[in-house]
Amino acid sequence: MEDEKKSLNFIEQIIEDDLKSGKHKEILTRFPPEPNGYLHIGHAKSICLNFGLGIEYNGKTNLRFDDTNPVKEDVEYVDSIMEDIKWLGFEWNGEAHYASDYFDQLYEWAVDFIKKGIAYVDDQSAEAISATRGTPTRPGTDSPNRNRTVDENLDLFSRMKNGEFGDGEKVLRARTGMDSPNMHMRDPVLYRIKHAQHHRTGDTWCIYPMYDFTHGQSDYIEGITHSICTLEFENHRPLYDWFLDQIYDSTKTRPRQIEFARLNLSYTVMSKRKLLELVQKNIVTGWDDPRMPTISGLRRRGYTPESLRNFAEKIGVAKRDNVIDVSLLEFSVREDLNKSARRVLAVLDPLKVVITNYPEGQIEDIEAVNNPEDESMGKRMVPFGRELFIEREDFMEDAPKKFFRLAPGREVRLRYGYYITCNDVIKDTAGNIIELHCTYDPETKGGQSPDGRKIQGTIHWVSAEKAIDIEVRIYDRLFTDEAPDGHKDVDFKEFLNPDSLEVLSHCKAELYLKNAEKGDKFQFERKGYFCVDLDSTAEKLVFNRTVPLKDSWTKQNNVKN
RNA sequence: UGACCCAUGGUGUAAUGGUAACACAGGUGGUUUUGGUCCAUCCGUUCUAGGUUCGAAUCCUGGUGGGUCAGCCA
Repeated sequence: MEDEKKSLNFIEQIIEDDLKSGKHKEILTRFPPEPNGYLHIGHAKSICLNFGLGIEYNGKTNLRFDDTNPVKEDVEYVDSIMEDIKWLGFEWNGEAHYASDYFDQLYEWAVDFIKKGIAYVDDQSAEAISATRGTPTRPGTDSPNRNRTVDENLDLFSRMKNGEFGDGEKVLRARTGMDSPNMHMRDPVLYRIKHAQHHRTGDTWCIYPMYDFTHGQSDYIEGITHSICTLEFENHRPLYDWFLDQIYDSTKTRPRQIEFARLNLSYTVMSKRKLLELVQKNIVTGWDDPRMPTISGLRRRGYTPESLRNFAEKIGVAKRDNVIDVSLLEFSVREDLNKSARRVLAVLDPLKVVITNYPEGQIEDIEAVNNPEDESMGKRMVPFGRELFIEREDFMEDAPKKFFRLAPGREVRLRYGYYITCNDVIKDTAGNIIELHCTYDPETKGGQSPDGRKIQGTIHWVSAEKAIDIEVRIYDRLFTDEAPDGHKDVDFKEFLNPDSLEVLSHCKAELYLKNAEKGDKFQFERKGYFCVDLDSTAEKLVFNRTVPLKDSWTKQNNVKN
C-alpha cells in the first residue's frame, strides 16, 4: 500500500500549523450544544469534526452545554444530547461542562468591565435599543445612559443581580462604539434580566449572560485551543476576540474561533425550531420519529453510528454553503449494513402460492446463507412447504419479456428453494388474484437444476404454515421539496409528504425472526434493510424500513412510464 | 447602498504554483441463486475579465453571483 498523503481540510491545516509552530503542544476542542432540543444530523457533523480532531491529533474534546437562556432549556435535552454523543461512539474529556458553571466568573468579569469603563447599564427598552442600533448600512446612535459614572453602573448592575428590577427593565452593555460597520460590535448586550428557573442554578440568578459574552470566555476558562463553530458566527468573531482582549493573560491558552459551513440535507429541514414545531404539532410522533433527521430518529430508523460517522467523513468540511443529497446518507447506511446485516426472507405484500405437486403436510428445511458478504456469519435453515407466500409484485399476469419473475407458464427460482412454474391463477368474484397454483421441480432443490437450464429470476418467499406475522413501517422522505425551508412566502409545512409513512400490518416473515430483539437489523432479501422498532410487543414484531435496496428494475420502469 | 465570508462535473469534497482527482447521483455494459453487492465505462471551457509567472483552479486587481448580520436567542 502506498502511503498516500491524506488531504487535510482547512481546519486540520490550521491545527497542524499550530502544532508545528509550537503555538499549542496539545489541542483541546469542544462541542457546545444548547440544551434546547434534540441533536440532529447537522450536529453529528460537528460532533464528528470536533471529537474526530481530538482523536486525530491526540488531544481532547470537552462537552459543554451552552445553557445561558433558562427559558428555553431543559434537562430532558441534556440527557438526550449525552446519550446521542455516546451512541455515536465518542467520549468527552472528563465530566460534562456547563456554561452555567462559569456564571460567577462571568459576573466578576462584567464588574471589571464596568470598572474599566467599558460596560454600562442601559435603561432603554428592547425596542429603543433596537431602534438606535442603526442598520447594516447606517451607524447607530448612543444610548442616553452610555456615559453613566462607574459608581452608578456598579450600583445598578448589582441591583440588577439582586432582583430589584423586572425582566427587560435594564441590561448591561459593552462600550464598543455605535458606529462599527459590524452590527455585533455596536454596544452589544452582555447581561439581561430573566426571573426564570435555570435547570442547574435554580433561582440563584435573575440575570443571565448573553451568548457572545459567554462563549469565548468559557473556551478560555477551559483552555480550548480551537473553538469550531458554524459560519453564521463569523461576524461574531471580532467580538469574541474583543472580549478575550480584555481578560487575556498571556500565560494562558488563547482560544481561536474557526467557522465552517453547516450541513444542509436535501428533502428535510434542519433548524431546531422547525423540528420542534413538527414534534409539538404532532406531525411526527416525537423527536425520535424515524422520519426525523435527528440522531435519535436516525437511530430508531436503523442507522448505525458507523454509517453516520462515515457519512460525516464523506461530506467533508469547508466554508462554502452546501446541500448534501440524501442519497449519500442512504448510501452510507447501505454500505455499512450490506457488510453487517443478516439476510432473511420476508414478504411484505403476501400472495399465496400452492405447489400442487408437493406432498401435503410435508415441511423440509432448506439451507440459506446469512450474509453472502461475510461467510463467518454462517447459515441457517428455512422451512419450506406446500403452501407459500410470495411478494404480490413478483407475479404479473400479463408480463413483458423483461419481467424476470413469475407469470403464467413461466418458471422462476425460489431463493435457496426450488424452481416453480405457474399453472393457474385463482381469482375472487371481483377478479382479484387471490392464489397461484404452481408445480415445482423436485430436482432443483437448493436452487439449481441438474440440466443447468437458465433461470432469469429469483424471488423470495416464506412458508405459509411456518411464517410469523409482522408489521412493517415503510418510510419515505418527510418533504416533497428538495429545500422545504428555502421558499420565501411559503411555509415549509406546505411541502410535507402525505405518504411519508405507510404501515403494512399483514407481512409475513420466516421463523428465524421470531426471537429478534428491538434494534436488531436485517436485510429482507430484495426489499431493503429493516430494524426492529421500539413499538414491538411479544405478540407482534414491528419493523422499520431503514432504506430500500437499490432497485434498477422499478427505476427502469418509472423512466419508461 | 456597509462589514464579513464564499465561488471546481447534477451534488459534495480534493488537487498546498507543475497531467483537474475521489465519492454520491445519473447513463451504458459485464458478473450474479437478492433486478442487491461487485467490476468496467461515460458525464468539467475550475463564475468572469485582466494581471504576475516558463507555468495559475491555486497568487493579485476589478466585475458578477451567492451567503451572513439590524434578538434582551444560540
